[in-house]
Amino acid sequence: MFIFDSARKEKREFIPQNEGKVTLYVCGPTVYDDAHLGHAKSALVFDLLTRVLRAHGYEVTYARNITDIDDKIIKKAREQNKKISEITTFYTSSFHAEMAALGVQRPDIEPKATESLEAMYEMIQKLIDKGHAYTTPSGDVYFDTSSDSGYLSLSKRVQEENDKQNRVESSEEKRNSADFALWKSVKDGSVTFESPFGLGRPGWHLECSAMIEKHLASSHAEYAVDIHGGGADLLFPHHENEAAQTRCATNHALAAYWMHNGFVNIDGEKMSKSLGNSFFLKDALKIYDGEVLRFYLLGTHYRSNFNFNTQDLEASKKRLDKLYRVKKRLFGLTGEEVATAFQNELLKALGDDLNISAALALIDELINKINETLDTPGKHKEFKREALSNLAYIERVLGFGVQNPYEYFQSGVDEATKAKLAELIEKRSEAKKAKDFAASDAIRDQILAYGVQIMDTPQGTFWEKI
RNA sequence: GGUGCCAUCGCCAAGUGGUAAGGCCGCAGCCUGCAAAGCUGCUAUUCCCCAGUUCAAAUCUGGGUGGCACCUCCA
Repeated sequence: MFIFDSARKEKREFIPQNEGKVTLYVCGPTVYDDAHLGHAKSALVFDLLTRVLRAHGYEVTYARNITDIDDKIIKKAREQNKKISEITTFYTSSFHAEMAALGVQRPDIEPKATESLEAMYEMIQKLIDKGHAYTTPSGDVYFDTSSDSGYLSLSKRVQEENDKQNRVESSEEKRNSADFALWKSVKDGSVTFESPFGLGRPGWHLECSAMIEKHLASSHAEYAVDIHGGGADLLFPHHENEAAQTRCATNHALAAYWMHNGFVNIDGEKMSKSLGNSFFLKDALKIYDGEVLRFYLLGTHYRSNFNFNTQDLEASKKRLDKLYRVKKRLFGLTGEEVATAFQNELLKALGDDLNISAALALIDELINKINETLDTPGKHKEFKREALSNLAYIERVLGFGVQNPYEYFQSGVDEATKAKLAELIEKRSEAKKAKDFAASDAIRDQILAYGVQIMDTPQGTFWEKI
């Protein structure tokens, strides 16, 4: 496999530290609000990566954290007069439900900040002991960036230039403007934990480094994890800071490979609350099938910026529809799974830094070949067996085509309408049998009024929601 | 100001030295009572512009132009 390593800015052959095993850590959500399309993109990208790694035969341990200690959470709890835990529980479960709708598999480990405090204390203490962190008079603990010769090696920035544009007020207690909080002392009792460093709460960057040590790292390894991923915006300062903490507190570097996914824009504009154009996943899922969103969001290479718009989504859906139509043609058939050349080619395409476009082109070729073959007379027994295996492989590795094909085309239609449609189709069939085409066409128009199109096949008349 | 990314058919989008994948849309045909679906064929001598390297460049180099991201919590 090949992976583009955003630390080195080049595509590299992927070689895990332990043969056959991969550790993957991805920065997950801060659970203070509904997930938007950007969260979906990131989760989908690393879901795909995990599936592809597993298809390559790797035993993958995938961890994605839940940040449940954060100023934004506290603010929200205050505003809504709720407990912190009510907020975090609510948004954690909605996140899980929405990701499930997209076909995102749950990570193997999902550590929470609130459950990782001991690991964080341990890391802070190590950093203090090694002279990489200092305590201020007001009780905060900061990471001393000047003590880390490798600082900024990940993002390759220039500190003086960062400072020129630094829009954040720098605390006067910090030794260097880039120093970041490991521990924030809190006196108002809002959300405080009792630590060896006093009452307070941990800085945001710390949790990932601590969780990685706790759950994934082996102390003698050169790297704490094989792959560390997240959104492109996290490269700096979040990942830079994580890398610094781990490098200074332990005897290994944080990650052998870094992967960053591109952003999701809406109609050419950055999603942001101030622009009022955040597209929440829960709203998108009211309009579109989760798998359609999965297919659309994964349809563009993970490192590209993604511009979400409904026209492109509709075009993308038509491509997925074709996969489902071919599944309809093979529906009900079963057989032993066999390995095929197609599967090898698909895996090769995806193994090249998740080249989804190449993979989709192969799938389109496959669909075309299946339709072409099924259009010719014959039983095609062996061909069908291979076709079924290939479709099953696509389901497993890409998560495309996982639904019952008939239900896929009829999702969102209520039972009463379905019954009515069945009735109309029956009437139309009778009219057709009587060669009363004026009547059958009139009924078809009635059916069309439901937003449904029909198709006559040798097996009968079927309908699809348009 | 710094760091970095991008520019390929009407639209989406691969391709990073060997002579332009794939999808949507469109056009023609087959099939169909007619449709829909499916199938077949057609649809970029050309990859933002200029110059250079090379037997060979969308792909490399230099210079432009135009987008964009990060440097603040952020996927």
